[in-house]
Amino acid sequence: TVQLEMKALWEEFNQLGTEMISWLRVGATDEVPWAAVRAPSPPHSVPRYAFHSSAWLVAGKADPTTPGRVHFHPDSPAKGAQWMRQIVSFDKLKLTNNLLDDNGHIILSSMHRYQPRLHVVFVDPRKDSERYAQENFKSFIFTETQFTAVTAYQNHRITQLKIASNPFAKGFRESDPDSWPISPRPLLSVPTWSRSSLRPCVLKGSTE
Amino acid sequence: TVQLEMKALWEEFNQLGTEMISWLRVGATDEVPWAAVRAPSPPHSVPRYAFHSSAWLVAGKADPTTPGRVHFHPDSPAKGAQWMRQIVSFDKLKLTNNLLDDNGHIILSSMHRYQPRLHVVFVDPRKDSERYAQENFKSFIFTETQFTAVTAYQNHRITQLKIASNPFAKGFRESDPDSWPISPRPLLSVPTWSRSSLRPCVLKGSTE
DNA sequence: TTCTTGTCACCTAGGTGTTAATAT
DNA sequence: ATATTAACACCTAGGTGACAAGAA
Repeated sequence: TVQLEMKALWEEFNQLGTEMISWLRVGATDEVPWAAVRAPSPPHSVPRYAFHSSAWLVAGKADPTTPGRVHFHPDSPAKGAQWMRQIVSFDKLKLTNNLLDDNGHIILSSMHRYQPRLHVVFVDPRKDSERYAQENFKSFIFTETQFTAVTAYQNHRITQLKIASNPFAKGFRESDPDSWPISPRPLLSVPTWSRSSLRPCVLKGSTE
Repeated sequence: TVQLEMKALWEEFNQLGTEMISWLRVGATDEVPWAAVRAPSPPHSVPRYAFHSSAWLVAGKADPTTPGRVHFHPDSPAKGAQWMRQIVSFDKLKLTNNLLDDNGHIILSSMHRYQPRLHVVFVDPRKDSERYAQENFKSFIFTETQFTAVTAYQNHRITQLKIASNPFAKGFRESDPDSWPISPRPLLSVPTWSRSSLRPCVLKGSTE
């Protein structure tokens, strides 16, 4: 079945002799084939870090870890051809340091170091799929994506690189609008962080 | 396989001791199950309209029609459960009166009347699926969504209703910001046109 | 002292009708 | 005359770091 959203407003326009495009809720049932998931580091205990004299050092050990949440890409489940059609952006993934977070954000501890991981999971149609759970996914790790979670930048050079490379921080650039101090120009002609809701090194608390 | 987007920038950040979230292109192959499609009126010849003394009248007949394009919802193909998860918005659908349009927009003729149609198409896995093409879709029509394509509003009351009901036109409202002249308040607490790229009665030419 | 939170001005990105200029 | 285009101010929506105030 299909329902028309904002039916009353549609009719109000229609009475005057016009119209536009609608929101619909369409229905059917079926199985799921593929899912893309992104997770933070495994829920092991991890050391605490501190920034001193321009360097990050281990400042403690084995702090209790935060809840091990994962982020499901909003397009999942979808089949392989769908994922291939365009770049898969995780710009809806958000971080928080609020242990009681209620928005499904990934919970991290400030001043701790993390390694993002990507899992591509095969949604097994078999009834006893749990038995094969070990072979039904493939993981990817890019070590250059490691990061330390903070509530405010510790390293001023990170701040400067962020300002230089993120279009949303253009208001803090000092030089000519057509030249950047650090990153070469071509990097910014591609959408970089413009679609990211994350502040790379900065945790945001819940708004509640 | 998986590739990391913006690898150079990642490494530049990483050298300073930090990181963030990435864009990825993930690969796999599979079949397609369901698709949602939206189309304008059928490519028959249609009459021309004119607005005179507050009414639309037929002002000609059987103009040659425009190319009969259809708009595939960007989430398609997807299975039923996926479509059910949230309202299916066609806010990426755009109209144009440019017969040479190269952006895949729906081509319409100004001063002509149209009936939007929604088709839910079953992607048949059988090899001889063309034989069953007649039974592999279901169409939906909401007559209250009919509209006349124009390049500028003809009916001033349409303009006023648009201003009153579309949050993006809030700058043209005259009364208190907390009261609207025509539509009752509750209508606007829901996202209405805020996600639509269409000017309900106005065609946009290509930017080329 | 060190870390965290909330507010702010400044951006990107793009959806509105208005208006003046142009085309038909 | 009428229809179309392009530039504009004004919005929504939300991603930035700066900064001041607060918390641990």
